[in-house]
Amino acid sequence: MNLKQLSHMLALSQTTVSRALNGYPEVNEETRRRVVDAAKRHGYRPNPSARRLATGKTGMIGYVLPTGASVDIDPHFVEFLSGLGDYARSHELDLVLSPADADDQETTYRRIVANRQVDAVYISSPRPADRRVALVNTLGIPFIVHGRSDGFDFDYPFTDIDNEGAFHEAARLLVQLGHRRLALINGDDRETFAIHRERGMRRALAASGLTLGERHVCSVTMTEENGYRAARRLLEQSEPPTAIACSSLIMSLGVVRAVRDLGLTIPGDLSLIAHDDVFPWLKPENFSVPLSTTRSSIRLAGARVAERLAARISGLEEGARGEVWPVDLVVRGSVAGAPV
Amino acid sequence: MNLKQLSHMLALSQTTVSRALNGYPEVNEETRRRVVDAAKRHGYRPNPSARRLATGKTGMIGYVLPTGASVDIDPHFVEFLSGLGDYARSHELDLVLSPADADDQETTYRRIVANRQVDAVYISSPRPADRRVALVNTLGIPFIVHGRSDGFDFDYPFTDIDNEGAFHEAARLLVQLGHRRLALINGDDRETFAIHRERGMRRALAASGLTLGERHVCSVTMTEENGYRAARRLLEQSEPPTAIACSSLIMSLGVVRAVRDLGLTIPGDLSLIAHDDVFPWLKPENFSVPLSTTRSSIRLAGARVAERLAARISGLEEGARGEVWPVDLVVRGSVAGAPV
DNA sequence: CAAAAGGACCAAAGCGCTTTGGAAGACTCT
DNA sequence: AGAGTCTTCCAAAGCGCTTTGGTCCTTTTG
Repeated sequence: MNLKQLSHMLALSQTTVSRALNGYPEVNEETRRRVVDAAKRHGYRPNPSARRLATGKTGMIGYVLPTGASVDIDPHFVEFLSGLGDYARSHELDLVLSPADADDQETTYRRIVANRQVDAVYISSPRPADRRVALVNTLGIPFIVHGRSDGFDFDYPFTDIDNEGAFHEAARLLVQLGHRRLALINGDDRETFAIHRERGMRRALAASGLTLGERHVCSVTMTEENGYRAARRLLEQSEPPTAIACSSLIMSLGVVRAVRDLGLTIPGDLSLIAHDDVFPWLKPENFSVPLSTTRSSIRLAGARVAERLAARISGLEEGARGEVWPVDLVVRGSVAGAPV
Repeated sequence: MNLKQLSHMLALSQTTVSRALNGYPEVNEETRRRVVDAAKRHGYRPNPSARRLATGKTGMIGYVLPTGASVDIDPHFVEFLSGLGDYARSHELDLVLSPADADDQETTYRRIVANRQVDAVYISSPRPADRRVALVNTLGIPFIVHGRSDGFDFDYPFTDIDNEGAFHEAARLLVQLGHRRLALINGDDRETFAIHRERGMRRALAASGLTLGERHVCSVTMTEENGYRAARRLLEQSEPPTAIACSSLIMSLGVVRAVRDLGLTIPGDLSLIAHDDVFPWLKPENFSVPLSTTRSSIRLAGARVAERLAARISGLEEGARGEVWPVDLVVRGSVAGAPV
């Protein structure tokens, strides 16, 4: 059942039927009713390929997926996707993942824009002055950045959490509890979120005249193993930290293991706070010692990004507004006063 | 730069240019060279929307993504996606995720097929007599099932691992080590993989005249917390198991925690074997007691599924061949002889 | 009451490709 | 030399929609 057939059986032109269905004003309300009714009854759905050729609209949002044998997709991605998908579903949007060589994503961005394959894209895990952001900005396709990319001379729309504030608060609490030697096990410090977290922590320490020594900062990809290694490195120093802030729940699994291996205890010897993106399959309250966290649901962020993308596609949202969500600091058993 | 312009500047018809580019035989090799050359020089890329309207081919593979507030996407998904994406990239295929109400995926499948939105689809986490498999089979779109769906009177193409064999071997080893009370912490037993694993284990036990008591089987969604709960339930029984097979690394985190909470040790009091889908961010060899596993890279499976989908799209693969991959049994410190 | 304005509809021209059904010329064969 | 056969190319017809630029008729306005 296509437009031609439908209009034929209604004894109307394709023009009128098309307009009736798409809500144009120049069609009699009575006629529109007839058309809409008939369309529903016969299960008519406009062919997206045809519509897309005619209008350029695809009803899809895009994401360039870095791939490669040595490239690992962050497990946070599924949670983000859950939120994004949940919203997208309610708006009949599909998501197209365009795999790209991790070292040459530009080609892929250019392709999907030139080919009009999607109506909008989002960018995740941005770095300062991220080239992807600059690129999509000049290419002129609607986009939202999940996270932030500092250091541009233009504004762009983003949705981010207050990473700096979160780690500022976490560090402030630890200092108030008497800790003087804090350490940070961070994610890849080429990414903005990691930079912001470190900055927040330093700011809190500075406020009390403390500093974050170079030997007290680690920057690694967020695996359990790296958490373990980082923790061992930190704790086996001559002046080990008495408190650690950690950028991910997965890494903190490794931290806990290291602490145990060294015969230390949490929170007796070490206080620990980690950032929690809220996974359904790993919860900080279920750690052997319930883990204190800075918490922000990445799933909600996914839904929000989808919502904003949809709004930008339909022209409801414009401009370069960035939004920063606050982060909860949830205190559980893994923090205590500094050991004497 | 579109076909019209290109053919104009070559003083050829659109027909000839199109055919030259698409490798049709009825064009002079010299002419083809000229055309291909000019196309490359001017960066001509056929408009996919137009091509798609004309041919029905989309260059995309589809996946219906179950979503909803209470639906969690399995973290295995990213790893599968890594493999799929890596292969898809090399063949210029994109992946479109169509979010669907988890309770009504049929509508979405029908839509993407009716609209010709993708050239092929894959199905994951199938259950016995899975309706999705029956549906796509009748809809006639090329597909591959990742996993298996038993109980149909027709054949279909799938790529699966030997779950039954894996857990058979694992249980057999445990029995040989003297264990007599084994337990299984399984995934959702409505899914085929879980059924196969249980079957494998039962078969191994039966071979030695043993059985898997009802109180020694758990079937839960694979979270750390559920692993913990299941383990506690098992180990606090009057006749606790001396060995546990566990369907996921994430659950086994919970098992290890439970064992510790109960003051028991691995492998002294309990031997543990888990299935490992090979995550980059959580490795069995790094468990406090290195974990024995049945191992199969889900990333490789993703790549294989993509490869087969591509082959089916291009007509290179036909028929309903199912393939079953063997699973490695990797023995590490978490297994030992049964306690006396 | 003629002229202007508005309402409701339509024919046809895109969108940019692929594919059908020739056609023209060169070659082979009897 | 005329009939067939390749080879190589082309004009034009789709694919199924949206949108432009009318037309025709009814209503309002000066």
